[in-house]
Amino acid sequence: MDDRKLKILSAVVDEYIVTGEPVGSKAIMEHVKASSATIRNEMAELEKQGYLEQPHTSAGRVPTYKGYRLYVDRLMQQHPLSDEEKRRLDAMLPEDYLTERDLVEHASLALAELTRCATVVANSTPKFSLISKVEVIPTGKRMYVILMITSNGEIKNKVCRLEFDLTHEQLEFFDNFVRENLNGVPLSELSDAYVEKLSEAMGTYMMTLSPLVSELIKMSKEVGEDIMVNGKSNLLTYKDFNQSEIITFLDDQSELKKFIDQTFSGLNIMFSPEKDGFVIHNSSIITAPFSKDGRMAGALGLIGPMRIDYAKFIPYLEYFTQRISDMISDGPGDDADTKKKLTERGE
Amino acid sequence: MDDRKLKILSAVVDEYIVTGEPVGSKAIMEHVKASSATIRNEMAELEKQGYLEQPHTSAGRVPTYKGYRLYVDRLMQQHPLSDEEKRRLDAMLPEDYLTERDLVEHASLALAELTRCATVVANSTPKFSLISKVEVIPTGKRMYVILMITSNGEIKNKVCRLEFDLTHEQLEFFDNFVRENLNGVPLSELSDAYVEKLSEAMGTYMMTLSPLVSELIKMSKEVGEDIMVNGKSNLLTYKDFNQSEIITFLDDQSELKKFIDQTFSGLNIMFSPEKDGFVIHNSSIITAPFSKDGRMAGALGLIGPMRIDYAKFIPYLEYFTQRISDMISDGPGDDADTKKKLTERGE
DNA sequence: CTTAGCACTCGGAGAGAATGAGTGCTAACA
DNA sequence: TGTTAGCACTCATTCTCTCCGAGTGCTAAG
Repeated sequence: MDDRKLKILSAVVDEYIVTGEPVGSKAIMEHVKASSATIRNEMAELEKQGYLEQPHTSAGRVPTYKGYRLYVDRLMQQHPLSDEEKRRLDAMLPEDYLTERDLVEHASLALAELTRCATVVANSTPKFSLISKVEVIPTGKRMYVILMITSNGEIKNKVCRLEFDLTHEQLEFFDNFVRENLNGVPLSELSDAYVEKLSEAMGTYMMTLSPLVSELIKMSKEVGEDIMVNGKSNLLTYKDFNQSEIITFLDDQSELKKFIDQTFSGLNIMFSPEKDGFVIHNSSIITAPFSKDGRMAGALGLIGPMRIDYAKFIPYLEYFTQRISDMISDGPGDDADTKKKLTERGE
Repeated sequence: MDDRKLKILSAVVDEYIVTGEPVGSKAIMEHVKASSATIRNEMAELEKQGYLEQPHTSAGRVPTYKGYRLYVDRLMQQHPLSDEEKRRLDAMLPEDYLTERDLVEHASLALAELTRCATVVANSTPKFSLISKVEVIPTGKRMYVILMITSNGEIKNKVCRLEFDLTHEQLEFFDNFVRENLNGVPLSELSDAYVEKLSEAMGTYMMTLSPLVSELIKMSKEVGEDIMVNGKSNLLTYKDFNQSEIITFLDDQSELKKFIDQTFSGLNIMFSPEKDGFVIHNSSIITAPFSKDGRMAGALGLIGPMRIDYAKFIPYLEYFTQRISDMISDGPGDDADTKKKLTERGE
């Protein structure tokens, strides 16, 4: 592939991102030193190769999916953030935060604000944290609340109804049981085998208390699974794609999850048709992971029209994930606590 | 106001609701026994009186806000639900539910599904319930989770950071303090005066523990304040109004709250321009209250284009609020518990 | 290989003209 | 006096036609 051809493709994408109109050969002349005729020839070839397409004969060219792919993978020039820009972005994140959930939500909101797109953020940190407290609290006739707090401050509760009321003794047993067998255990360790062991340890109480345990297991699986979506209304102004299609997509947690899961290896840019099931034409989704103490902890993502300012927005996205990683790693807050718990557990 | 004139107005609204097009005199002939000329004369008068308007000279008539108002207040014939319809609606509600929150959310979802509109639901029951448990749980360096459970099973938690770490003794004092002074107290009773009294009772612990108390008060004020919105995406298919305007409105809890608050006297139908601040043209919001044991407990609402099938949807809405009232009142679950707490408190 | 030149294509904007739904008004009728 | 048939009029919508120009592909010369 010719160097000039690449330059032309790049110029077409850049121009199209700005104007949203098919790009003609004359417009390219400003970017590439060649006559319009030469450019036309090159463009014709790019079209033959599948990087560009014409909406109709007498129109300019528009990048295809393949064109965008090449652009984002090899051509795009991300301009590194200036110090001022970094300061501006920093100012959009909270200096101080109570929970990681707050922090990532703020970042997601800030990114949505900056890009006028929708953003998603998944924080799976709680999954890797420890159970720091489990409590069962009776709230009514056979009604109980199970409360679970993890070492990083995530709190989850679930209401459940049992077949029988629990006696004071049973509750007390469960309390002790939890303290001895679950406190300090990483959520990720709650495998089926582990649960099996737990059941045995419960002895005669198993019959009555196992519903509680199974609810607890369910909860531990749900922790850190939810994905927050922000800035959905930003998408309503774009005409590039079917709005109700994309809003429906963003409302579907499970569908979102599939996409977020794919990003866990680094920056990921996906275009609508590249993956079956994701049928939102002319839209793209960009995700970047963040980590906690070197371990993958979640991902922040950006969803908008395919004609999006990649060169500008990707640095934003990456800067935010970078900052999140810095802030949640090795910080003074939760983390010290986590370490404490870890040593405590090494009995 | 002539009887025939009312019939004509009614027919115009009915027809417009179905077609969405300006209604002409011929179309009305099918509903009212009179010639098109007579109807035209009447319509001209209705227009003069402000009940109808013409988009342009040679078009039919469209109801004005005033016209809709008269229609919903006096003309509309709500067809009472048949037994089958009732069964169908019942099937959309859960037979059994764990929390009131679940129940009302289900109702809201069902209504959104039925009407293809957005729905809102506010459940203020927790406000009138009792504090059944408050707990402070340390989760990290100076980090604490305050947990509050109310007698009807609502759970709320808040993370907060204090200036100092609390000693074991301080925590224990707070625990006892809460058990003695707050358990069993109705949330609504947490007035400023009551808080004053509490502060005094804390004696020397006041300095260190008052941040916890003030957080607790804040939480108690927030309980039952949030409004759930469902079916937003249903609104995307309507062209009658500015979509991003309405979505933005629905995203604004405080704005919503203002509207819900107005409904607390019975069925309420509002059209966009009747209230300043609510600037979504061509939309209407219908709300109906539900109650628990005879006391106002919340409201369910429907938001859609002004051209909405009132005669059909209002019975749905009212049936749901009726059912909710029945289900949450005097039920076997939480309520027995509430009563128990009430007697317990009568020390 | 590059470029200037030219004929060609085709979507979009704009101007009438035709259509037809619906009106207001008038005059006749019950 | 209220109702109705009839008719001229209005005006948004739809279509057809033309024109415009941005942009192309091709060709021939540099």
